[in-house]
Amino acid sequence: MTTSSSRTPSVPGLRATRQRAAVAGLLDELADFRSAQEIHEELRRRGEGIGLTTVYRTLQALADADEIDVLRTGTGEASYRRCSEHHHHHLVCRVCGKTVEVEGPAVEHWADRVATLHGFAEISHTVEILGVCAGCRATG
Amino acid sequence: MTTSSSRTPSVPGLRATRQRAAVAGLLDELADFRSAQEIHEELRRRGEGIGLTTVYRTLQALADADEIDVLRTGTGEASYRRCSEHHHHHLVCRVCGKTVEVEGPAVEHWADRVATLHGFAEISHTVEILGVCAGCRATG
DNA sequence: CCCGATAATGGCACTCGTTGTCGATGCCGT
DNA sequence: ACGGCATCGACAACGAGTGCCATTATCGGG
Repeated sequence: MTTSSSRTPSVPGLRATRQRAAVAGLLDELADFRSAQEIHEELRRRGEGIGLTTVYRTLQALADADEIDVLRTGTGEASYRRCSEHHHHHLVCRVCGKTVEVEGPAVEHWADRVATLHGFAEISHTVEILGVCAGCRATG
Repeated sequence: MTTSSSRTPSVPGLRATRQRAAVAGLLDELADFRSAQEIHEELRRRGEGIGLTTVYRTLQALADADEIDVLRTGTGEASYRRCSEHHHHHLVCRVCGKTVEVEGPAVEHWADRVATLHGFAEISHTVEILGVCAGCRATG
């Protein structure tokens, strides 16, 4: 286990390319959310020859394959992060952007129950909590 | 009477203009989220002479004054809605787009509790449940 | 009631994130 | 090794949203 390269080869219909490995590898390293442009910039900085378009497409492919999480920042840009095994949601500070991961069986069950009640199946859901963190409240 | 054109007059430093009243009025009518462009389009359709820029600015002003809610759609566009007393979420069919409004004190409390636990204040949250409705499951 | 200061309007150009295009390139099964 | 075809990537296009600024409308004062 050691390194990494790891979690991408499983996707069928996708070819293993240097670029795809680079993006996946970087996401393995970085635990938090990064925008497509930041990822592109970082890869170039490291000497990986990769185009911005490819980064966008790779991220989309990874997101479609449920390998990464996507969320939208306040300005509408997309941010990506390696999906962790256990499903969780985010608590984000609307001032400094600090993000805390939170879990909640309660919500999961609630979502399931509500959806089933209305005859819906194949449920997935999005939950995001926005607030102002202690630090920013003290400062601001 | 009744319809009261408005909940906007109270804001100081802002002039009462026909355009501002039109946007506020339309938001009063529509209970659900609409994009700035949709709002602009609808107003033009009704013969209100109003510019897109003005719609954007008016919506921003209303949001700043906490008169309306803002959220980002999956594509990153902003959607606006009149702040309603009773807060609810959406259950959306990912096949036909059918939407059901759902309420859930459970989630509200959970979000509040989790946020407070992490020292966050001025909480707001977004919850969206996606699934396939009974009709689409039968058909597809 | 009219006038002037000034906030608001709105057309247009522009930014910027993201997506489409399409010829070149590299992966992979045979 | 070969060839088909997915992928790559430079560039152009697209679309939401914003800045600019001359014009217009609102509102307070005379």
